[in-house]
This record gives sequence, structure tokens and C-alpha cells, in this order.
Amino acid sequence: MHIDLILDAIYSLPPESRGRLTQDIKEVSYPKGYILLRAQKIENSIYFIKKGIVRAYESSTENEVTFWFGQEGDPVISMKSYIKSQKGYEDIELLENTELYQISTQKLQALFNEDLHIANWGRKLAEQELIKTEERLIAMQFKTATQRYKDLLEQQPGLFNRVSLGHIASYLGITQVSLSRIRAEIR
Amino acid sequence: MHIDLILDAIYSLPPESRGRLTQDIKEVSYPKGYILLRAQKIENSIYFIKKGIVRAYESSTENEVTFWFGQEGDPVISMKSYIKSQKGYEDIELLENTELYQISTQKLQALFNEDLHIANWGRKLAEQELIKTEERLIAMQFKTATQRYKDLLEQQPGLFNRVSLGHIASYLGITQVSLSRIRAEIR
DNA sequence: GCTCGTTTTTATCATTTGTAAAAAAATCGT
DNA sequence: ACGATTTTTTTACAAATGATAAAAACGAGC
Repeated sequence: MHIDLILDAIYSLPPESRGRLTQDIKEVSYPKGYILLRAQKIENSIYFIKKGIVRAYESSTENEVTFWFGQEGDPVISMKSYIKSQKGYEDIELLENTELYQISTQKLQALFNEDLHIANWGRKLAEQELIKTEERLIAMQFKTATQRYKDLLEQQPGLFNRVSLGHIASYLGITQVSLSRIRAEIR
Repeated sequence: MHIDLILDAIYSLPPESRGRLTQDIKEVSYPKGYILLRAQKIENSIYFIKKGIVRAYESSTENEVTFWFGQEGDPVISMKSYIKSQKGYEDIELLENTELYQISTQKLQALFNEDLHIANWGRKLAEQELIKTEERLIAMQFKTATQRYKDLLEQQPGLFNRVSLGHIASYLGITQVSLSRIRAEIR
């Protein structure tokens, strides 16, 4: 997925502003299994996924819990690092060989203070992530695990070919055994 | 709580920009029980709480579920309306007689496109709400109801004098009976 | 196609959480 | 202070979910 497409989906930038932003973006790639982002560390970069799939998980508890999957076009950000310059909760692991666009948060901050359009792009980035997170929270509070599973099947059918059901179960907030039962009931 | 204090806590604005923003802000107040915001409607205003307390709840399901409390200084926003101009999930009810600062989203959007500082203020507003929502989501996925209750007791002890345990129970994602059991165990 | 390691399902049992109804306690208005 | 209403707790039972272990299915590599 091309970077211009990704940036534009967030907020359409005039050519000059977009140039300023893309100037600071590098392409990087890492193999399956690589840990892109570590919970202990304050991260200095954010990423967008060109190709591949990643998961964010927290490992401080005995059994690690996946709480986010990122696919082509998605931003990969430790929000605690990005927003508050604090350690995040999550490690982020690449589940396939993955190509990423990388940008330094320092450079991004500088652009936010210089360019009105980029500041609004940054606003939209946060707003879009906010909507997604809010939707997740509401699903966790209002819906049964079965309903959340069905919703995921509908909204992200492709996900099931790319990640294990163990990861999906913890993403849904249940055990793998529970997920297996849900699948058996539906069948 | 004074509006300048609230705005500054989000992002410190230079005097000229702050003036532009506060110019469009009106003070309003409504009595306890008033429904400030309705799920069916696309809202044209956002608010900040000067004095009082409110709750957001979704009522489409049989038993209504509270998923957010707002207190002095907090923004009161239907994010779906504000960000995507779509209907939100939530009704918002005033739990006390409440004084609010009101601003039109249209005027705010106009200011975002005119003033770099205000655009960055808007970015910070979204970012702060994002961090809060993410923390909630993570607590729902990683922590037991008992732990979430204890956390709330610690972080917002004042809340318990202002809202019923029934509302708090649904906020924590459990039934009132469950909450009562938790409280009995701890005692 | 076979083997080894991983993932997924199934089974059993213990624990947690929910539902419903009733009792107890607290709150409110007069 | 009183009764009426609402809120909170308690109880008994049902349903859902978790933990653990074992079996079955699947996949990568030879």
C-alpha cells in the first residue's frame, strides 16, 4: 500500500504539506517474529504498515493478551509514547515479514508546530484512532463474546487466515477454549 | 471551573488564539435529569463541564449501560457526531444541576482550518481522549472486575458520593449484584 | 507421504457471574 | 419524623466461563 494513499485516508493534504511530511518518512522492513516496539521503551518512531500484519500484546501478566492487530494501511503507534512520552503497555510483534513506513515523532511534532495542514492531519489521525478504540470499548461492554466473534468474522474475515485463534481469543477477551466452544455452537 | 483552566489543561494557547476560541463559547446550564445529548441525533455542539456531573449511557439494549462519567473540567462529546458527523451510541444525562461551556462544532472546525494553535489544541483534545479510552479498554481486557473496582475507588473516590452503585456497576462492566458481592468481599 | 511440533477441539470439573426475587438500608419529600 | 420510593444487599439457583488435560487436526520441513 502506497504511503500517499495511507496519508490521504487520514486527511487529504495539499501537495506542499504532503511533501514536507513524506520527506521525513523512511521505508523499513523486518522479518516475521521481530519485535518492532517494546513496552519498556519510550518509542521515537511511529509506523504505517505497507505490507504485513502485526499484533500488540501485553506480556506483563502470565499469559500474554493480544489487544490489537494492525494490517496494511494501519498506523502502528505506542500511544503512551506518542502522546505522553511515557512507556506503553504493549510489545508489538510482526506476524509476517513486514514492510513499514517509519517517521520520527520528534520530526512530526516539529511539523505540527509549523504547518496548519499537517497539524490537522495529526488531529485526524488521533480522532480516527479514538473512534476505533471507542468502538472496541463499547463492544467489550455491551456485547457478548459470541457477538464480538461474529462481528469480527464479518468485519475482518481475512484476519482468520493470518493469525492464530489463540491470539484472536485474547483479542476478544476470552480464553481459547471459550472461543472454540463459540465456534462449535455456530457451526 | 474556569474555561481558561480547562482549555489550558488540554494545550496552552497563545492569548490571541485563546481569545478566538473563547469568543465562540457560551455558558449554559440545565437541571438534574436533563438529557444533554441524544443518541439518535447528530450533535452540533460539544461541551465542557464547569460544575456538575454527567453520565453517558446506551439505552438500545434492555438494561441501559453507563459507559462514561464526566465531571468538572471534562469534555462532553459524542465522538461519533464530532468526528464523523454520524449518530452516536450514547445518551448523556445530567446527574446534578450542571453548568456547561458550549461551543459549536461548525465554528470549531472553521477555527481548526484557520489557526495553527487551535488545530493543535484540537489534536491534543483528541489525543487526551484517546489515551483515556485506551486505558479503559485495556483495563477491561486485562483486569478483573474486582481490580477495576479498586482502581476506581483509588482514582475517583469522589465519584461514589455522586452516582449510584448501579451506574458504577455497569460502568465496570458487571451487574449490580456482582458489584455488591465484590464490595462484601473487600469489607 | 511421514514425522514432529503446533494449533485447535473436546471433555471434565471448579469457579465465576448472571438472573430473579426478597429483604434490608438509605433517601426524599412533605 | 413518617411513609413512600429508591438503592443496595442478600439468597438461591442457573448459565457461562475458566483451568487443566488429553485427543484430534493441521502444517512445515524433510
